[in-house]
Amino acid sequence: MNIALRDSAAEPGYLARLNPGQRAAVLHGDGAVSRPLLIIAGAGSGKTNTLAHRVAHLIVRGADPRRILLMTFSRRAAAEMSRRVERIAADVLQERAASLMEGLSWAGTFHSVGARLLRDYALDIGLEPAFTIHDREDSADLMNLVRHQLGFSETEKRFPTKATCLAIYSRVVNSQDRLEAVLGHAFPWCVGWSDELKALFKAYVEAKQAQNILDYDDLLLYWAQMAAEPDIAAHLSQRFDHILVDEYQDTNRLQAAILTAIKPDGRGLTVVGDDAQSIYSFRAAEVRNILDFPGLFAEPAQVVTLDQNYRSTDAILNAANAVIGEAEERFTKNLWTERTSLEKPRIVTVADEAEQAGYVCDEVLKEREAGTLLKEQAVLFRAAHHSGPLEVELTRRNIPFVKFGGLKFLDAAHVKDVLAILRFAQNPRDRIAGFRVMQLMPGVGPSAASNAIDSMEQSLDLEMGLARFSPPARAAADWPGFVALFSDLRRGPGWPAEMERARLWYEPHLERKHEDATTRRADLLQLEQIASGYPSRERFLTELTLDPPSATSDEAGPPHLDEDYLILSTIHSAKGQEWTKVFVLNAVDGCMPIDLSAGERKELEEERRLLYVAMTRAKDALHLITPQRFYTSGQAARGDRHVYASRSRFIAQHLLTHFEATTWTSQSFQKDKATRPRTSVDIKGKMRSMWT
DNA sequence: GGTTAGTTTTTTTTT
DNA sequence: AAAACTAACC
Repeated sequence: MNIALRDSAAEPGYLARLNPGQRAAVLHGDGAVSRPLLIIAGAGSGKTNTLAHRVAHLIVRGADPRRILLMTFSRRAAAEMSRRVERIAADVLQERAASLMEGLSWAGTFHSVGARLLRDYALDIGLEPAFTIHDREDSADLMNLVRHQLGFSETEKRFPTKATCLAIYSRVVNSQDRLEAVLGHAFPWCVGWSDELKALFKAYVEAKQAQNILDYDDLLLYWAQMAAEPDIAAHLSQRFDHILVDEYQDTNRLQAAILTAIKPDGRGLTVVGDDAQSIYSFRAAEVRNILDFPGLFAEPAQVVTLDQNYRSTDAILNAANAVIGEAEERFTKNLWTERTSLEKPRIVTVADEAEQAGYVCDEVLKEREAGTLLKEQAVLFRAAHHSGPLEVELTRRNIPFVKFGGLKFLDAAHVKDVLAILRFAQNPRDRIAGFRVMQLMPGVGPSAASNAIDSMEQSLDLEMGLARFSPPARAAADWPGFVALFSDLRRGPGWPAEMERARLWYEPHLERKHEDATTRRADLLQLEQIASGYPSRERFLTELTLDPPSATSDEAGPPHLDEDYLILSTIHSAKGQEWTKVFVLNAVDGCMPIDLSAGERKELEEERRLLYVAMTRAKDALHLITPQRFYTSGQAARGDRHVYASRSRFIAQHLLTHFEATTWTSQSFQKDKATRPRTSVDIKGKMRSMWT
């Protein structure tokens, strides 16, 4: 395939649209495999655009798209990247662009690329290619099972919960650190359990292997181990001429190890990132990865810095720079922009969260009237549940919204149930799936389910083993139907008919278990819709755990996507996005920083960067909202236990010059205030005087 | 013995 | 609001 345009005298037109830094990044190596490149790209500096141009330019200069590996942080980012590369390539290559872009098939997250490569090399590394992938909750369930088996649930002092155990395990794997070190620095309250944890993790790993299961971390771990074998590393290395990695500040040591194993000399490697936006250290992300990158290779990396911001007005940027300027350690320069504006970001003080919701609704509608689509506005928050009161108010006022982050579609119990049925059929050795499915039937609890699985494993024929098992009396009526379901799915009526088969079996259980069966059934139909988009059960299950639908909404999904809706998002999920107007909820201490992180200095710094990321999403307008009163959770709906909050410590007094401080009260709140009695009565005095 | 129903405690962010 | 634990029930 020779499509090189080296001979054309004129420089390609698309280069003219780039600034000098961006051009340097795109032209580095000019299409050839050359020394490593590090692009330090500040928020809004045209990072995606630059990376997309670089990929397109590589292809224009003759690189084979099938031999380019493009790893981004999320599937959304990967899709966006492919879209832009395509557009730029179309500019230059015209009708050849379409067929070329077909070839750019190695684009995705580290985890999804890892899964694909592992299936490919499975037989070379003693792995069965049909492994299933556990998401976090499945992994936690398995961890729990092992935890019970080892008797750790009956210790005198309380043993860490399944979620904590998994978090510790994951952190050890991803940071490539010793268990003791991880405990000491991230989980100090578990230090005393290190021996038990070691035993637990050993058993957990054995359980995974026995069941042919990989968890998220294994996708990286097995990949790294595989790449440590010289033969496979060499094969991988020559398979990809160019490897480009986005959001490099959020990669961990394990991911860095994979990259250096595949490309020991760094040639053909491009990484992009911004240390000021590092917000994933809880996932063992290692800022040092990006800072140390230049000196990692014999031939040092070329470093290109992009610091012109094309997104925000100078007023917003000044405020954001001021916030990040307070950071203890900083490596990137301040951003600058040519966009001027007199409108400073606002800090809005409101009475409580209900008032905050009222303010956002009012402002969003006002802005909509002024011509800004709802889609061009976003509400960001630290934790998924912070948007609760707002969601209620939006629904009440009929303002459509889509929420990113937090509880996902796939986390809903009924969706997990149906997926477990399919997973069990896919991989009968997956005990967690079988365990869950069997317990759907009344009368079957943990032990009956576990016995049934044992019976199945001891039998040569899986279906026979299942059929022969005699369940508890209460479940006897349901059992034959379950066996029939299993053998039907094993035989495979085809995809997506299997999905429907599973749903029909599940429906009576859905009705029995959930009050709101109607809305949940709608979710299952939507799942079936999604399922029909995949060629096979295996692909569906794999890709769904790796790239789950990222949004939940009050409207039913895809059919409405062309309509206008407001964006609600956790700050983490907002990474890489931008909107005309941005609201940040709960810009108060306790939420930002979240009170759990207020202790450790390192964590506190990450919370600061989080606020910085939130602020730099805004193009024209930015409102930080500070409710003064919070009703504490864990009480009756109408309870009035509350705490008073103050402005986030990251916006100290001397930074206020960059903001415009306002207060807001709703009409009804004002009215309530106005009609309150002016006189104050000395009730206490009266009480005392009763006895004198 | 095993299952379920009721009670108490705990709570970030994501692949 | 969900998960862990406890007590009652078959």
